[in-house]
Amino acid sequence: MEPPLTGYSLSEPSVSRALLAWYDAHRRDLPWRAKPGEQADPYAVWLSEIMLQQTTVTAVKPYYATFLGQWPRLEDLAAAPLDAVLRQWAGLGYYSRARNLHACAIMVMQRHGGVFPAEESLLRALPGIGAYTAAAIAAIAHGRRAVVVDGNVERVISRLFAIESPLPEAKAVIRAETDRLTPNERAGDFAQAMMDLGSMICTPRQPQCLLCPLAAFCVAKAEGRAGEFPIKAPKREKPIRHGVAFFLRRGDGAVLLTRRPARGLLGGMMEIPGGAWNETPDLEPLRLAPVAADWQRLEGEVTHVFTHFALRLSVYAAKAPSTLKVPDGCRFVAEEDLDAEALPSLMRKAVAAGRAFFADKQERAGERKKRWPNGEARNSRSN
DNA sequence: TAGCCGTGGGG
DNA sequence: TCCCCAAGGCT
Repeated sequence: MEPPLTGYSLSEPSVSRALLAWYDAHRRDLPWRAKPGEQADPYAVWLSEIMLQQTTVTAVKPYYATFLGQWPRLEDLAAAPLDAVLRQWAGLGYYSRARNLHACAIMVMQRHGGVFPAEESLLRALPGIGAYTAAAIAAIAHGRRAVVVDGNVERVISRLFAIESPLPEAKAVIRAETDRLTPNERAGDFAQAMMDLGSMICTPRQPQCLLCPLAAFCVAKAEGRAGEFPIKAPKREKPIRHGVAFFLRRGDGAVLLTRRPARGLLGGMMEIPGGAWNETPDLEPLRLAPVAADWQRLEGEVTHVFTHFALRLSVYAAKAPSTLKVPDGCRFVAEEDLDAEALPSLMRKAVAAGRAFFADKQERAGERKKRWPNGEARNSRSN
């Protein structure tokens, strides 16, 4: 392989200097980010870092604003009921983050007097804070020198050095190279600069090498192969699972909900009752119904794609019998309160399908009354 | 260590 | 439509 045409040694501080100069001119203005010269708020940094785990800035912004508005300080969040946190988190995904966020807030209050520690090892011991987040908080919120490696850094470094080994195997090498490049001063800005670069210039597809402050140092760019990195191990294919869910609606519009088990998939979140999700559709789905009722199968299926499988959810709807005894662990939620519940996106789709079914039914009944006042039968809709 | 754990946007 | 991806952590 030819040597890179850089003329620089990557162990020199040239890289960090070039990057920080670029950052000072082009840094993103983000709600949780301190203005130049200001001190970052550890609570804001922590909250944003948890939300940003595997989640885009665009998706995080409204949630961050809501959380900070409702719980302006750590002690407010620690004092909140877990369900209130789950409700506000609903839709953002990876719900263990919300559970750990709440547990972490309580733990920082108890163990650290409400102040986030600056030591990585202490941060690392808190729920939801792993190697990346601990380093990020230490560097960004406390000004410590820490080696911050996230997905952006992995991409930038793997291109800078044209690392041919695939992820995740290459993680150790990438960390070592990041360590060598991380400056003793402004380590937090260096980390954020790497992330801004990865987000704005050194993007996964179509990297903008012509605008890159590190182009002169980049081996992959010199080889015209920037877009090929990072090399990744092949991923497994995604299986399909099938499930059933039951939308039970009371006359006043209230809907029967229950809470999922505290851990695991969608842990602690609300759902309409249903059965397990299996690799084959259930042959007798009605035996899974929470109550006996006149269940009608909705047309089509609610589909949802999770990280490691795709779900096809068959939804049944029924009007709650007047004599109904509410099943254990379930409760009716008023129609106007559904939006505020801790319903994950999948369940919001299922609820929307159920509500549409009843709205459509009501509309059909109205049409019949208007156009066929005698109660004459009408052909069923055929969409 | 590798599988589990969401969601929505973009190419 | 489909596939890829995003400031990872936990077990």
